[in-house]
Amino acid sequence: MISLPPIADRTLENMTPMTLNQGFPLPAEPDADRAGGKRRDSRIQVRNREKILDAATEIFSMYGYRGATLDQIAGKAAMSKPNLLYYFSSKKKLYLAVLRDILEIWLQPLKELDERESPEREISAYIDQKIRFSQLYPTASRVFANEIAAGAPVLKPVLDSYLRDIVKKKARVIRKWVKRGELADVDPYHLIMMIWAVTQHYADFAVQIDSLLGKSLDDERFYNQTRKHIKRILMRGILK
Amino acid sequence: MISLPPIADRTLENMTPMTLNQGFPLPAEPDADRAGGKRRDSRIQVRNREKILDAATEIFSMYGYRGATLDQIAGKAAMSKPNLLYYFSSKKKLYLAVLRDILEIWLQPLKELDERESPEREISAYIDQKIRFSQLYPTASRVFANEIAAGAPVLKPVLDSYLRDIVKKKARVIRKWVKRGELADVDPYHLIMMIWAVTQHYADFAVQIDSLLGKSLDDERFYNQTRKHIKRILMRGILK
DNA sequence: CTTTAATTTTATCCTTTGGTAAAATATATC
DNA sequence: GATATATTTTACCAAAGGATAAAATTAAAG
Repeated sequence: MISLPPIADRTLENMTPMTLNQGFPLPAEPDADRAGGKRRDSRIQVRNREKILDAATEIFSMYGYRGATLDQIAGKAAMSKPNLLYYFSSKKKLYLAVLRDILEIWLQPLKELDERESPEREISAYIDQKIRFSQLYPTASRVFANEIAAGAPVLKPVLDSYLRDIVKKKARVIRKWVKRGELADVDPYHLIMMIWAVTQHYADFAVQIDSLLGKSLDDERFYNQTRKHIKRILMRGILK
Repeated sequence: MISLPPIADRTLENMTPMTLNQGFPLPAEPDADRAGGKRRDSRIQVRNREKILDAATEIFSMYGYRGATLDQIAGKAAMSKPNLLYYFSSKKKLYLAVLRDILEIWLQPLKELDERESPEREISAYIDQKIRFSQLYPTASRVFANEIAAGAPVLKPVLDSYLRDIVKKKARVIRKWVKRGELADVDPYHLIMMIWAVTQHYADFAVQIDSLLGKSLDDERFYNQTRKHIKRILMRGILK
C-alpha cells in the first residue's frame, strides 16, 4: 500500500499562480507540531487537536485558507486563539494538517479499483465509496475543492506526482476492461473525472441542492436515491 | 423572458449559516454605484469598471469573498485601491456586481430547454452550452462555486426563489419527455444536477485536470473531446 | 485658454488578524 | 501536598486590509 506523499510547505499568503512552484517539500510526517513538551499524545492533547481539526475543516470549507480566521476556528473549537496556537503553531501548519487528513480519505477509494474484478462491480463500488465520502465528509470535500479552485497552492505537487501516477495506473485498468469488451469505449480519464464531479457535487453544492429539493445526503432516503440514480445513469452510459 | 431577480445585500463579513437569512433585498438594479458625478458611462468609466470586474472575478475565484483583498484586485486591474473604490464604493458592492454578472450567464442556458423539441436535441444543446460556459468563464464558474460552498450567503435567496422555480419548471419538461417515452425513467432533478456537476467540474477543477492530463478547455481539441465524451456517456445513460 | 467636472494619487484612519510573551492555572508524579 | 510540567488566559504587537479625505492631476466644454 502506497503511503501519503509529503505535502509541500509553501507560503500560502499571497499565493498566485506565479509563486506556486517554489515551495520546499517537507519530510513525510512533518507537521505534527506538538507542543514543545515531552509527554505527547495525552488524553487532552488528542481531544483538543481533534476538536481544532474539526473546527478548522468547517471554517476552511466555508472561507478557504485565506478567508478563514483563527478567531473563527478557535471560537468553533470553543477555545481561545492563543490556546489554539498552542496546539498548531501557525495557521499554515493547521491548514496543512487538515489537508493531509482530507487527502488520505479522498484518495483511498481509487486505490482499490481492481482489474481482476468486473468493471460493473468495481466502478459501482467506487461510486458508492465516493458518494459515501460526500455524505460523511462534506466539509472535507469542500476544503479540497477550495484548495483546487485556489490553484492548488499546497496540493499542486501532490497532484502532479502522486495523484497523477495513481490515476494513470487506474486508467490502465479501465482501458483493460474496454479492451476485454466489458466496457463501452470510454476515455478512462474522463470517466474518472465524471465520477469525481458527480459525487463531489453533492457535497460541494449541498446548499444549492437543499434550496432546490430541501434534501441533503444526511437524509438516508435521499442518499440512497441519489446513489442509485447516479449509478443507473453512469453504468448505463458505460457498460456494453 | 424572465429577468434577473434582485440579489440580497447582507453582511458578507462573518457570515455563518446562522446569520444567513437576515439580509434585506435590494431594488432590481441597485448597485450601479456610479461615481457621484453626472456624466455617467463615459468611455473611461466603462473601461475601468470592466477592468475591475474582470480582475475581481479572477481574485474572488481564487480566494472567495473573504479571502480576496482589494489590494490584489486593484493590483490586477492596474490601479490604486482608492481608485478602485472610486468605481465600486465597497468590497461588498463589488462582489455583488460580480455575482450578478455571473448569475445571468450561468442561468441563461437552462431557460432555453424546450419541451416541444426532442430531449436528445435539447439536452445535448444544454450540455453544449454548459461546457461552453466552463470554457469561456472558468473563473466565473469558480466564483459561483465558492459562493455556494460558503453557504451561499448572498445567493441563498436567489436559489430559494428564482432558481428553484426555473428548475421546477424544467423538471416538468423532462418529466414530460419521460412520460412520452422519449427518455429513460430518470429523476429530472438528479439529471439536471449531474449535468451541472460534470460540466462545472472542468472549470472548477481545471488545475487538477491540468495536473493529470496537461490539458485545459482552452485547447480546442481537448474541449471537443471532453464535450463529446460527456455527451456520449450521459446521453447513452438517459435515452431510451 | 479657462473653467468646471471627472479621475487619480497621497496620506491617513481604524479594525481585524496572525502571532508572541508571560503570567496564571491546572494536571500529573513522586 | 510539593514540585515539575502541561495547559490556558491575559495582554499585547505589527502588519494587513477596508475605507475616507483631500490634494493633485487630467479631461471636457465653452
